[in-house]
Amino acid sequence: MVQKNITSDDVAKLAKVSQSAVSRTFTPGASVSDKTRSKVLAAAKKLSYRPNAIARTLVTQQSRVIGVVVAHLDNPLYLNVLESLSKRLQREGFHALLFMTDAKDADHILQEILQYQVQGILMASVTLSSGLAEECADLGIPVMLFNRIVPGTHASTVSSDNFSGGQRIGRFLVRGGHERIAYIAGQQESSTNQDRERGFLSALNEVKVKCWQREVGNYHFEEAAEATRRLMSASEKPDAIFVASDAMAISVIDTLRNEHNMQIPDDISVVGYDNIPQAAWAAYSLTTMEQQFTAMIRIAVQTLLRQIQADQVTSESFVLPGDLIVRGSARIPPDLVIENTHVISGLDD
Amino acid sequence: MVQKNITSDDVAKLAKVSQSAVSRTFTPGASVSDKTRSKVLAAAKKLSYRPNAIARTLVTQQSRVIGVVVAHLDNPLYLNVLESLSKRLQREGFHALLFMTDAKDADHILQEILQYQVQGILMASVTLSSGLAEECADLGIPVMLFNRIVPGTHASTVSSDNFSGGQRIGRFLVRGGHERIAYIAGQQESSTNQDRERGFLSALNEVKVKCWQREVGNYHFEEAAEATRRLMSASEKPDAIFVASDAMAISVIDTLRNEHNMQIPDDISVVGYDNIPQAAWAAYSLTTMEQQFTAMIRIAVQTLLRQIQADQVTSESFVLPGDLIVRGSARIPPDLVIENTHVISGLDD
DNA sequence: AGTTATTATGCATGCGTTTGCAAAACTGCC
DNA sequence: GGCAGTTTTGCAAACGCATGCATAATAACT
Repeated sequence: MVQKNITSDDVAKLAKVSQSAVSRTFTPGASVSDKTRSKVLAAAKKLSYRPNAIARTLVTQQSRVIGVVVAHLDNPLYLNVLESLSKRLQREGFHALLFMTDAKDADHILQEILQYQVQGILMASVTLSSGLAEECADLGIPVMLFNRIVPGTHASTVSSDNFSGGQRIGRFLVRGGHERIAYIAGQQESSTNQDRERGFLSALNEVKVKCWQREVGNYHFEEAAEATRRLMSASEKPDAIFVASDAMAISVIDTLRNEHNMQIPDDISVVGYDNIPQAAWAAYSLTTMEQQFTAMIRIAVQTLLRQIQADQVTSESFVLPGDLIVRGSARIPPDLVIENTHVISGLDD
Repeated sequence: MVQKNITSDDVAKLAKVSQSAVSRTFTPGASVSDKTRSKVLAAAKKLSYRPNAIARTLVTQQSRVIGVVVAHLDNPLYLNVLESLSKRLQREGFHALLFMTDAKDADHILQEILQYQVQGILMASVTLSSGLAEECADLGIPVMLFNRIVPGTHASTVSSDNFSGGQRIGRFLVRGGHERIAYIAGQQESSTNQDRERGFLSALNEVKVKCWQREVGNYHFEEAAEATRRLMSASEKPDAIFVASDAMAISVIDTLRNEHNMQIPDDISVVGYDNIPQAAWAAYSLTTMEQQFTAMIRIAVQTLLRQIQADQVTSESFVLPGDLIVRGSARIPPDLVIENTHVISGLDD
């Protein structure tokens, strides 16, 4: 019933050439005459032969596979990240072996990945132990951390400038004349949250303002709603909320409107982070900090492939700026336009 | 600089046993004495040895890899699909090799996939030529089409009951007392759109009503907004719109509110399809048909693995019903509660 | 035609495993 | 201690391909 795998030997036999000739026809840049090449191609077509990438990997030591580890708690944009990543890799003849995880047990998963002889690893919103990072480096396998910064690791990183982002949002709210600015945090341990928060607080500190209140939403829709309720149960309510992600910010807006009957931005300003597509939806019109995910992916892939090509892994770090996207969910400072700020901007590809 | 790959031979030498002994230690169910096993494990640990899955695949002919092809035009839920898929596969010791594509050139991509000796293929929102489907069947590689139905193919399929879904929405709108019901289509060629539309029209036909107007949005946010504008430029405007996906429906609602100053559902009802998380957001509160994606993934994975295990590929088809999720974006018929309908329901995992 | 330079071909080895087979090492029992 | 039965072990042959090396075929020039 199931046909035997057809190998280069079968093709060779049919084309009346050696197995090496078949191999060479399918190896770009190898030395084959046009005559034998066409004989081989004809035979291959007749048998619908496909080179076995596994066997090839075994001898060339080049799997052309990149291990990708994603922790989905974070961000709907990761579908775009995966898409962009996968397409870029394909364009260069590489492929993505996908692993999803939620916990920080990335180390365990990495063991599995390494068995597949991947030539590089990209981890999105996941951290790995420095021990394993070092081991990968020893194996000559470059590791790229996407959107996470781990100090003192052997791995490379690419991330947004979350500190500046938080800072700009802080200044934006201060200039907007807000006096009681609250913060709803994402995952506390994540470097993204920590950097955004530090930047935000530093901006408030510039004018000697303290953060009015602080709650934690863990980058989670429902927890953000609860955090909002806690904020609004105080006797004196905030007049602005900086929310560490757009997804949470939308939940915050819903809660403010429906449970506390607030007008946005008249009664209270809300600012998010990420610039997910939904932030542009008219019902929310969310002011937010953009993250240049497509650029980040481009850099991540380029860096990985360059290190693979050069056969030497080094630790490189990239921090990309983003634009402040000013929409309607927060009061706009009268003196805007000073910074290079995009007012209403779409997503590029 | 870069250390040589350590092989089972290295471990064998260090443990003073044969290479086969090492192999057997890492092969569950093989015959090894406790004594040698522990010697091997100790040596393996010291060298931080990891079996080479590529070499293993070559001899066992079991890559434990599933090729996954996704066309992202469709649906933000696909991140959940990927997550659920990847986790389920991991649980069974399989892994996903990911390919993203937008066009219908899936055939080309499949050629690449097949080179990697995948043991199964899952295609989401992508169709493949029946020729290739047959070839895969000949190779003993089961193919699962997710959310696409292709008549007369060798592949298996799992999809929502899009016909019934469209039908129920049609009936819901009719009973709601609407008289001018319009339709905004998704991708015209996709089976999902065709089935939903057929079901919808059949429901209208039950009461001898014709579809008031029809536009095409191609499952695309911006195109849906334009389709809405065209609908609203008519002299007599619809009093209800069935939109073939939630993402489009949200765009429709935005456009109706902001550009045509309409109240929803007082002036016009809007119904979507999919039940994406955003449909529950209070600003939209979208009435929609749920798709049981997690159940669909469960079935898809089970079916693939079962066929792989049994080493025989057959064509199986699954059609899953969904619930009508009644929220606030459409007028609710007075005589509801008759069908087994969930009023406001969350997403399960 | 003869000689050299170039290109094409085939042979044979190795990549790191698994696994059938036969020999070796144990085990239990008289 | 000897013998049959069982378990463990090592040997060696695949798996399907790439590739260095030696040889054969062709091309380029006298």
